[in-house]
Amino acid sequence: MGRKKLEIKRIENKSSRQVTFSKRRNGLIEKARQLSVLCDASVALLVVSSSGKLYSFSSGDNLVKILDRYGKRHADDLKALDLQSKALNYGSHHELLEIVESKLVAPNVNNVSFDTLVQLEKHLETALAVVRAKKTELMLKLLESLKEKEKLLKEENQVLASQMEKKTLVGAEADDNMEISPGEISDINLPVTLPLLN
Amino acid sequence: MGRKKLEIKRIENKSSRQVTFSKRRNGLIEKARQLSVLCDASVALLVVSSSGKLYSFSSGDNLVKILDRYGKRHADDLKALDLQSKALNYGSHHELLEIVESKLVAPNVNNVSFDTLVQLEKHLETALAVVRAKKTELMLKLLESLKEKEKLLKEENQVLASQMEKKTLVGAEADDNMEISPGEISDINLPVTLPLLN
DNA sequence: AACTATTTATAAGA
DNA sequence: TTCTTATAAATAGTT
Repeated sequence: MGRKKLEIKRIENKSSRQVTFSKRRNGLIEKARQLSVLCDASVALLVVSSSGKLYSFSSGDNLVKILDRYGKRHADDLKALDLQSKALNYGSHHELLEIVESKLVAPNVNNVSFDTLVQLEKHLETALAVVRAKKTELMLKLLESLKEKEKLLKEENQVLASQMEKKTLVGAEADDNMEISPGEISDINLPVTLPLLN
Repeated sequence: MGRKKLEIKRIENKSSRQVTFSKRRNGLIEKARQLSVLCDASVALLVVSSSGKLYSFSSGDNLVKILDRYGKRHADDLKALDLQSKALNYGSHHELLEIVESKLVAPNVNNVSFDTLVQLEKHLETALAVVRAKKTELMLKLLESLKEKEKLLKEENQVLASQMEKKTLVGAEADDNMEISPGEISDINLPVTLPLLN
């Protein structure tokens, strides 16, 4: 929406990048405000410029209240965030699993409204779907890498076979370079049993 | 920017509010994406619909990092939030699911081992089973309380009927004690449509 | 900051 | 939800 169509990729010119940032940031915040008003939604928007300056918008008074009002969803995110940033790159999924387990096994399943349960069920189903999709994706990648490995091994075999042939013709001399260490043959870390795809 | 100029105030019609929400939410997320790409900025956007559904966008470095930066500048807010969430002791399940969802839907689903996914899937299935059992339990309780209510109402009707009979025999005198306030008849808070058991 | 030629978003309708 | 289209709004390049 300007004199020319602009490709969506990093603007190289520093000063026009700055100008565009300023314009679009304002536009974005205004749009966020409108959405929250028109549709009675909670919106939180955080923008950090490349120079590190922070701009934010949130419907209601502040981010905290939004997160608070709608079921604490992100209080948890923030808590998790705290953990994560403390133990950077520490398997967040492991962490997640522990949380899941502790919450579910806890004798705390009372005082939950029916609607909450219905919603929870929906969420779990979504989560399951995502997990299964990811699993399938990984399986496919694994299969591909196995095919690739197979191809390489076949080629290696060909080379070996021809070397063997040469050897046989020339005679039985020792040649250390012909040895193949076991680890080279297959180093893909396969699960012991391949779980089924869903 | 449509057929008519729209005033920025809550859209009263529920269905057009829903449609507008859907359109504008998409637009907003796209704008957020563009800003982050064009200007090399970090952007985090959270939208919660009035029905409680969560939508979010975050640029490259995940939400966690952005919030982390935000957190450093708003340490007080975060502290307050933390206190609040500790004080209130939320429904653990809703909380839990939001965590699962945020972790899984986040653009962070890579670097997850296959085994982790398998485990996660198992956990989620267990969680679903627990939730569904709880749902069924609540349904049964609801049915019981409805039966109980029905019984009480029938008894009340009997009393009323006999009172009416007496009145009719004695004559048509005013008697305020005979009135029944609407709220007394049924105060069970039923969902509009009863979700099916699983 | 303003100005506008254009592009983009979207309200209404189907 | 999705598509179409008329119109409102945002904004790229310019001053």
